[in-house]
Amino acid sequence: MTNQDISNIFREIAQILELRGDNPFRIRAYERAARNIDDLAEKLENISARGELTTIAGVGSDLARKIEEIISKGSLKYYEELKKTTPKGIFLMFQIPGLGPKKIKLFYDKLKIDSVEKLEKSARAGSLSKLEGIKSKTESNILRGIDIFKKSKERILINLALDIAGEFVSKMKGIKEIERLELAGSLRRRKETIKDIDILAISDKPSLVMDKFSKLSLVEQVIAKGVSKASVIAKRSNVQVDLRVLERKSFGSAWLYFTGSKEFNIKLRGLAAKRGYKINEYGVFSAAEGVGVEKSLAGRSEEQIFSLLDMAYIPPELREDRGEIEAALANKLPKLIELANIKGDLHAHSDYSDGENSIEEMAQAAKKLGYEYIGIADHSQSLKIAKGLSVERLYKKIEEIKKIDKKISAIKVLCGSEVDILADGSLDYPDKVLKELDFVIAAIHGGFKQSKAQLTRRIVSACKNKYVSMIAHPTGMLWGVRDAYELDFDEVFRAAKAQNVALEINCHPHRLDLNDIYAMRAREAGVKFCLNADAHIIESLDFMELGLGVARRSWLTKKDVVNCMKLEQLSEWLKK
DNA sequence: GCCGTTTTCGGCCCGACTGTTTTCAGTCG
Repeated sequence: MTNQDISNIFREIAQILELRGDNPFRIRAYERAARNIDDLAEKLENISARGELTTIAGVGSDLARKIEEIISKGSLKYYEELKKTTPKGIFLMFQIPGLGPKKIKLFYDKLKIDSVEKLEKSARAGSLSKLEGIKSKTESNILRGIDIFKKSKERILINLALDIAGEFVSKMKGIKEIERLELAGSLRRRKETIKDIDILAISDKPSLVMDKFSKLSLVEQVIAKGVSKASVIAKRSNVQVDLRVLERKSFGSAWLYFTGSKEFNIKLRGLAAKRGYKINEYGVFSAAEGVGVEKSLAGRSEEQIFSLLDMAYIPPELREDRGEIEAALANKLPKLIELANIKGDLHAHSDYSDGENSIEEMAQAAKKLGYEYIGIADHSQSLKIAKGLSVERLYKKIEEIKKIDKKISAIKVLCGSEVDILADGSLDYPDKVLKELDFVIAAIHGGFKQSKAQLTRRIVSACKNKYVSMIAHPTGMLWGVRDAYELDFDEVFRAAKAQNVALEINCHPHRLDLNDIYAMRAREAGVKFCLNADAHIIESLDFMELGLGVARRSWLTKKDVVNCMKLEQLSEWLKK
């Protein structure tokens, strides 16, 4: 039973309870617990073994008992009973936009519809509109929703979302009625994957802006369009784009609200309520005043609202209700790492192995980014598919880098290698070869199917090699290709800290590994990090910014990250 | 079902848009 298996059970329970019209707060409790379980870096089994399940936010004595039952018996009686009342196909119907529990229940009760396919058939046949409260408009909306459901592939990667958002923003810059334009939502919080793109605009002519937005050439389909809010589906990737138009005086409160996360908003609003304030997207109001006489106390900027609530400004990347609100109240937020703190990149490939550009081209590109150093780390000999370097070619590369380093001023070119950790835990080059390199990155590129204990042992033994400076993409997760392999993270973090080995935050959008969940935990364990773009082509050096988002979401400061050190200190650190 | 500077019961964020209505329910974020 993985954590996801358990959170999915809670999600399905929530959906069944919705169908039954159960207490909405009870439903939300299941959803909240499911979400928080997804955010855990540790297996529920381990937390359960220590008897600490109720320390998880949203898990009380009842849900703790249910988790224990799932772990010990492999199933949950309460869930099995509930499931009997609900056909399997119903759960997929929840994913159709515009369709919720009430209509699903109506269609099931009256027409025995228990799958997306049956729903589509009935809508086409016009049999839904024979029901009370349903007319042909709803019927065509359901067909449209099914269409979107079929086309949408869940979440998209952040770099694609940023790209699409950039296209919208640049087109919208041409709308002269817009005074200011900002991104909000999970994109602004820099989540690794994005479900929809939220854009905020200031304008005194909202309807006009709405018209122009919904008619952009980038738009495939308009889902909803009102005076202040519109939702469209973009042609690219069928991703949903929401626009809100606001007055200047409400911009801060709206930006705060639409940036989220949902959990953060709920917590913040609850906190405000206790202090006699009511927060909505239009401002902060005194809760005591009656309707119609409310006067906004803050709302122009986010800073103004945080300050009214006596808390430090919380950077968007932290807004996940993971303790940032409490830290902001105590004025104990970390000073998060910034792009300007990054002094170099230590994981770039060249055409010696599977990169597209020469060492010199990579170095020149890094220099343009203002880096003090660039580490060229090509693959090692075993990784034949990526043209891994034989010992001879590696020696040749070391000599070439020395020449290039002399030739190019204002940037230090370091020679490293991304060395495979072989199936038995040994490294792909002998120590006498590793010794010749400026730095060594150890990485697992095969043998993913080994047991958790074996994989952990491989990484731990790599950490113990005195030439290894860091572990690349520690969990091996590759978007759409493979899940993270199982590791005993406590043991890995202990070894990394003890041997002074940094864990990489690989900034490639398909990896973003470690992710924020694990990096937060590693940081608590005292581990150091290195942010690397893993660029195989000069343009990809820019991926650094994506990993920076992960680092900020993980509460990292520049002190936690080795490539924030200046060259001199870094060289010292690499010598270990 | 959770949770505690309105505490162990009684709250739980809050508003926009749509469709089917003529004041509101459902859905979404």
